[in-house]
Amino acid sequence: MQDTKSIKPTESELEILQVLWDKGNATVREVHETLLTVKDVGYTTTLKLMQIMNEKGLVKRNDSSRTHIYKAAVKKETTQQFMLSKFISNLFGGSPSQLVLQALGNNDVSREELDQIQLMLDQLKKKD
Amino acid sequence: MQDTKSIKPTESELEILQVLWDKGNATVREVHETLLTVKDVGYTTTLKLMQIMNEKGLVKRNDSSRTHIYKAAVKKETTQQFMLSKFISNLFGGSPSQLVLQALGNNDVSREELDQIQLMLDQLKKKD
DNA sequence: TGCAATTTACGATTTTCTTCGTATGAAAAC
DNA sequence: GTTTTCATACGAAGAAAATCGTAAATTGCA
Repeated sequence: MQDTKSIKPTESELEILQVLWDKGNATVREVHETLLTVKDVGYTTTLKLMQIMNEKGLVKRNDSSRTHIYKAAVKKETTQQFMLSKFISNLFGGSPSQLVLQALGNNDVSREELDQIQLMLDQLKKKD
Repeated sequence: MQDTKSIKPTESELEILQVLWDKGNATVREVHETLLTVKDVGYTTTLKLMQIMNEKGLVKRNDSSRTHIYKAAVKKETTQQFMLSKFISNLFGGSPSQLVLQALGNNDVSREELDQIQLMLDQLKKKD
């Protein structure tokens, strides 16, 4: 599970990665069934995408049996971080705090989550 | 400046919107000069993009004089929010707090910014 | 055995995004 | 007045992403 050069996954690829991160291992069929609950797409489309992702190195597959078993080849946290910094520079002029303020201000965050964020904040303040 | 259906701007369109949000009004030439400081692109490419954005309703233009004057037709905050929720569901399984934790944990945030976030956090806790 | 279902491979099409060349006309410079 | 510069319009090519149809192979079962 090493990221070589951090390839930017497309949106469709991200949907597939989400499933794989969640399930660990999965067949094309499984991934496809999961996607169907969210969007309308043909089986071979999912298959093709996963084949391309394999070529790109976004996923790995075990093809020892007829039905291939796929798993993510990039770490969730690494990918999130990678995409996050792109997003911050694309939309928030490179300011992570601006993004945080927006995210907190306009989304539902539970009490538990607020506390969790508070913990993180306390830690950061100490280090300062 | 009303968002009708919130069209998702592409990355290139976002770059142009950034300039327009910053400048308020600008000609194609001005936008293009600004983009040149960041990327290498032809003048007519910028022009074409801005024309397309005009058709899409992302920008408005005043074409009463020969040199058209453009301005953003979508609000910065609205667009940020719109894109942010897409991003959160694409990469953080719909959990804004997960995104916040990642953003705080892996980016440089100054003391002042931390304080600002603390303020926001206090407000949210009160409301709870 | 033989048929139906399942799976992969692969090519082709479609769509979207990006880029740029060229034409045309207006304004400015000479 | 002619030339040069600068602006828009427009079409089209190129690249990237997404979609799907069909063929071929394998498996499982009637």
